[in-house]
Amino acid sequence: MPELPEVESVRRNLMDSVLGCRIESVRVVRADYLRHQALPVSQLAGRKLCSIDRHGKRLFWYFAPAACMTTHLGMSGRITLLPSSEIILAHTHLIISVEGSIHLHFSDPRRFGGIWLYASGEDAVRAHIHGRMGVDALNLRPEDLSSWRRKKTRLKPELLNQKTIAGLGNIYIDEALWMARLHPLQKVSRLSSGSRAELVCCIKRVLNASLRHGGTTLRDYRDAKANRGTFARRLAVYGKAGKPCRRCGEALRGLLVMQRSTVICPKCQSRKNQGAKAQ
DNA sequence: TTAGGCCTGCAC
DNA sequence: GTGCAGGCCTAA
Repeated sequence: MPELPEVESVRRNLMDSVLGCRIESVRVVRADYLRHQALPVSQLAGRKLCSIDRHGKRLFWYFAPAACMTTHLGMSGRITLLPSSEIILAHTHLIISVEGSIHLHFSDPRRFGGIWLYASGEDAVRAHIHGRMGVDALNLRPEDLSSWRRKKTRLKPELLNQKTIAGLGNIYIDEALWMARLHPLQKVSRLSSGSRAELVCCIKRVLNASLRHGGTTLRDYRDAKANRGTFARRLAVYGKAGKPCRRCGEALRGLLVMQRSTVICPKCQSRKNQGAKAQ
């Protein structure tokens, strides 16, 4: 399930491999994976890939002459660099061939992801960022959370909301909350400014640590060069209900928050502990 | 604010 | 065979 570090790892692979390349052809295998085509995807042929930006979990591919493609990997999406367009992996929906015999295979078994096409970068940003996505989690500052003083929401639902912070998902939220010793059902309004600053720090620490290890591969995730991320073995709580907390030894506990599996240390993250200084 | 739907592979 | 995993959008 690609979250910010996984999407950023893919972006870096792509920047290494295809930046500045001209698109030679586009092959659509499953048309319904193209969620929006203000510009027909076939018209990418002949354009040059100028840059790839990321905001949250979404990539923005900018072309010249002007065109913009945005991609979201959903839960099981992959972008794989392959030397051929002939070998089609299972659940491949689109193949973009670029000069130098490089072929980008977009696959996604569960099809929660998608591809969107726009005539300009401004159109893509208007459709996907303005009013829809908050600050990118790697650029988060404590002042971005100052409105929490007046909000009635709880911590984990608020962190899952991409309008608040873009890029976080179930894994890194559980990890950051554990690191900050905060309970996922804590009301956000009850956090002190010190706790908010600490949380911001923990979120960025977790994301940057994962990025250094190429992200987290639980089962599906691979980067564009088909490498697994190795951060899974460093996770403190996600998927570890019943195991001892590595900080205090207490058994980690699983709970359900907004229909999402959630793991906490009942001792470190007791709600009475709110605002306690993190490790 | 919360539940349901989308979709598939895999564990049980 | 059943149920679960989950990002994100829509609808109640």
